[in-house]
Amino acid sequence: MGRSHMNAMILKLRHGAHLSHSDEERLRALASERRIVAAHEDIIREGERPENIYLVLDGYACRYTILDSGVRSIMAYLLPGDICDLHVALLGFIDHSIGALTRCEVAEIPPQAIDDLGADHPAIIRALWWSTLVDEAILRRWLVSMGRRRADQHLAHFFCELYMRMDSVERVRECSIQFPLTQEVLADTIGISAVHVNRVLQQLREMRLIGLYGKTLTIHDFDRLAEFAGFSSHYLHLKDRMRSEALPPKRDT
Amino acid sequence: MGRSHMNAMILKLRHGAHLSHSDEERLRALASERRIVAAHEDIIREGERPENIYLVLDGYACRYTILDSGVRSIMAYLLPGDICDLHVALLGFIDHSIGALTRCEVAEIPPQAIDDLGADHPAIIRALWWSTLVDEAILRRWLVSMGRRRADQHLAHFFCELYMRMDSVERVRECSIQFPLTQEVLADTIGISAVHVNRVLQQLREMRLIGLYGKTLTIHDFDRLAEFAGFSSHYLHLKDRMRSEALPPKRDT
DNA sequence: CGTTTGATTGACACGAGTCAACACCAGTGG
DNA sequence: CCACTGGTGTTGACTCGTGTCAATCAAACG
Repeated sequence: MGRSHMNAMILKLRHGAHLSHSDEERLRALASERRIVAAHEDIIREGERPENIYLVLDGYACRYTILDSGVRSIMAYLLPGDICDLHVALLGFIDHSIGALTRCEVAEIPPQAIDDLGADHPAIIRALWWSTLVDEAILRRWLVSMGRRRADQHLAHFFCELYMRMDSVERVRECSIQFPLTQEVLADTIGISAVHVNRVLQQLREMRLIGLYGKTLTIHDFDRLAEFAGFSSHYLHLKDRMRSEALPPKRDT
Repeated sequence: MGRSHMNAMILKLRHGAHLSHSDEERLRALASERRIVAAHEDIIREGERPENIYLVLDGYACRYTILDSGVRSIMAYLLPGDICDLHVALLGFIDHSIGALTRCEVAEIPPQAIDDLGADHPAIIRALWWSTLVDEAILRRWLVSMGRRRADQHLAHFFCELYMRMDSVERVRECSIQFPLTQEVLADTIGISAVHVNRVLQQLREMRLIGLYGKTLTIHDFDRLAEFAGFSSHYLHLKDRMRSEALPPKRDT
């Protein structure tokens, strides 16, 4: 992972605003202070007041909490290109933890560096706000899925979203994405038990809606999966339609 | 309702920043263009690109969607003092509807008026961002409740949050708030069936955790309810502890 | 190689949905 | 003034999705 990828943040923010060459240069510079976070390690812990803003360049991270009962609840995925808490400064402390689900490469950005962007790079600022709003929209969809979809549809919906988000930062190859997460992690993200995740995954595989073997998730017919899940991508506010590579192969009927 | 209340937005934003007299004057001016929305009417419909920013001054409104299956999912409550979509402009269209659950008094604010605040009233800008971040935190808590709490705890948690938010804009009187909503509305906010809402409400009443008769919700012992729900108010990022009037009467033990 | 972590399976329990009937209003109109 | 109405709240019986527990299997790893 993370070898010759283009800076994912730039790929992502292109969906939110038109970025000039100078904008992109500046973004590249922002992500210069890099660090590796081991899997299962926290990036920010609940109650802290983080000094810096974190940007995920590679790997999977998530927002989560542990309830009194001891169960974990995952509230969001941070994928390559995603930024954590652009403006925690306003709230003083953070009300949940951010942890690395896999080994992650992250960049630390001093808040001042963001403020300094304001004058010369308004497009970047707009793109950053755009991404915040999209995060909120995703949160709302998750809430809907959690409340009103059966486990199988919910999981399918999650896979659709993940696939599209990964596609938007060019992490889809041959209808597949790297997905080195355990079923227990999936359980905590869709709010069901790990055992039931297992059952539902088998069902989705049997229906040929997904392939999930080893550490790679494959979606051969995205439209069918989306249909099953009741997924519509409009809430992601992505600029382009799906990249052709991510689409199922054409049949010459 | 809505007779001699202080402008709820000002009460709310005081939690997010210190507002000068001049700031408050300016806020009062913002809410001058008022309108009544009838119960069950939409304020903004999914897919639209709203011209103005809406501010709820009185009544209950909500964000919601209708799924393909026909069920409604309520994703947020807009209480007096709450603002809808400060920055939809960035996204182009809105991916859910906003509707009045009861008769509402709303103010329409042209986006330009917000931009103009930037120069002279930085505290207002900060307070507005604060409120956006709190909205997001609330969304995350809802997600956790939806995924990991039983219906009874979930409902109790919702009541705790509602009570505190209403208290923060001085809408609590004698441990009670106005709550003229049907059990079906509750069902769509908690993500369960209306029949089950009924059963759970009876249980909560029997445990003397809440009183809900007619159109008023009473919480005599907030701490007990919070304990039952696993509620902690930190995520609301409110400035003060609960107002004394909202607390249960002191016993001289 | 044993040890460990994660995936899979089956039996059973329980929370919550569904459907249908009924009770209880607040309006409404005759 | 009363009968009708439609919306809401309440109840019971039954079904179904998911949770829980425990055993087993498979793969990863030092």
